[in-house]
Amino acid sequence: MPTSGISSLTLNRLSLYLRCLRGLRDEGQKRVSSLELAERFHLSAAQIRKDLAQFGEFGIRGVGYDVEQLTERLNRLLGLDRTHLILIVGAGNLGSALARFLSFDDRSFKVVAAIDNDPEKIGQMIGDVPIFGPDELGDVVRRTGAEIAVLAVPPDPAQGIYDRLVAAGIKAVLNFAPARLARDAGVPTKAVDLRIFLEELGYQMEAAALP
Amino acid sequence: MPTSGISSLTLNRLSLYLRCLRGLRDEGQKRVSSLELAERFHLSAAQIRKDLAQFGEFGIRGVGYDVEQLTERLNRLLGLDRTHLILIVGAGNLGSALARFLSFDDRSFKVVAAIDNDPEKIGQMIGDVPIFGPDELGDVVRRTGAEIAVLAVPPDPAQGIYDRLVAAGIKAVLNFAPARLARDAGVPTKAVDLRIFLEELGYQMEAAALP
DNA sequence: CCATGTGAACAAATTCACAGCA
DNA sequence: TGCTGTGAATTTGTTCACATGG
Repeated sequence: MPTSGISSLTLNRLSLYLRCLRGLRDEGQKRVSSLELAERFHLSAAQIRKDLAQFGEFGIRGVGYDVEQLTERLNRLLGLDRTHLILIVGAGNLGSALARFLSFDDRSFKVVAAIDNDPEKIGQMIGDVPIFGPDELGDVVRRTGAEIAVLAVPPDPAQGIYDRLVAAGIKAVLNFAPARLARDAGVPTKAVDLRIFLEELGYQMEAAALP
Repeated sequence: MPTSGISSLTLNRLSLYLRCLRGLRDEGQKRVSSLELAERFHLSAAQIRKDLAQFGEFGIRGVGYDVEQLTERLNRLLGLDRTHLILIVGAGNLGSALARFLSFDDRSFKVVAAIDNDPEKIGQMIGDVPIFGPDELGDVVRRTGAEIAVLAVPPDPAQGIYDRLVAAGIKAVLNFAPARLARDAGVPTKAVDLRIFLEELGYQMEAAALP
C-alpha cells in the first residue's frame, strides 16, 4: 500500500538500463559488465549494480551480466511482458498527441479509448482510438479494462475527473494537468508538468549566463 | 558552468509555489504564511521556508509573506518576466501538439518555429507556427532568436540534432526523444521520457496489487 | 507574540572500496 | 584474475525545533 519500496529514481533508471540492454542485444552482444554499460551510456557502474541488487543477484562475478537474461528479467520486473491498456482523458492538443504517441510498438502499452466533453469530438476517432463522452467514463473504464488513465484536461476539472477515475477502478494515473491532485493512496499517480520543466530551464539558462 | 547551485527539486517546487501564489492573488489574498500555503496545497511549511531562504529574505517574521511581492520575485527569479522563444524540432504527433501547447497565455514562453524533415510539412503551419526544413536549422535559430529547443524526434537522429542545436547557439534543450544524450556542459538540458513514466506506473501498479 | 529563517538532526541517495566468488 | 554484490563513507535532501526580529 505504500507506493512500493523501490524509489522512482531507481525505477526510472531500470527503464533506462533496459533500453540500453535492448540496444546491445540487437547488436548481438551476449554479455555486458556494469562498467561497459556505464561507459557506453553515461551511467554510473556502482549505481547499476546497486539498483539491480535490490531485486536479487542478476550477474556472474568476474564476468558480468547475460544481456538476454537481464533484459528478460527487467522486462518482467517492470511488467512489460504484458499489455497495459490506456485511457486518454481530454482529447485536446496534448491528449490527442498522446493518444497516438503512447501506443508503443512492443505492445506493452496500448491506448484503447479517449474521453472528451466536446460534442463535436464524441464519436470521432484519433487514429484508431474512439472518443467517448464524459458520462461514459466509468462505463468505458469497465468495458475496455483500461488500467492507466492519462489526464490531459485543464486544471480546474482535474481533481473531479481524477476522483471519478479512481471510483471507476482505474489502477494508475499519469497526470499532465497543471494541478496538484489530492491523490488516492491505492492508485499510483505521477505528475508530468511540462510548464514546470520549461520554467526550470528558464532559470538554469539565466544562471548559466552569469560568471 | 555547473548546472547552477540550485537543485532541480527546489526549482520545481518554486514553480509550484508560484502557481499557488497566483491562485491566492486572484482570490485577493494579501498575505500568506508558509503554514497556510502548506496546508492549502499539500506542501511542507519548513520546506517552503528553506527553499525561499536560498534566495534571500522574502518574508516578514511574525507575519508571513506578501503575496503580491513574493509572486513578483519568484516570477523574476524564474525568468518569467520576459518571453522565452521556443523552437520545436520534429513536427510529428508529439512535436505538433507541443507546438500548440507550449505557448502559454502569460507570454513567458512562445513557440516561434518548428523544424521537420518531411517535405510535405515544410512550408506548412501548425497553428501560427511555421515549419522549416532541417537545412535551415541553424539559420532559424539565429533569425528567430529562439532560446529553448524542444526535441521531439526519433531516438537515432537525436544526438546529431542536439549537437547542431548547440552549435547554432541554442540556450537550453527539453528532450522528449527516448535517447540518452551526451550533453553540452554549457547548455541546460532536461530529459522528459514519457515511456519511462508509464513504465514506472506499470511497476507500481503491480506492486500495489500485492499484499 | 508569532511566523520567519536557520543550525542541527535525520533520512535518502550516491559513491567508494573491497571482500568474495566464478 | 576480474567483476559482482555490499557494507561503510559521503553527499544530498528533508524535517525538526528554536532563537531571532518585526
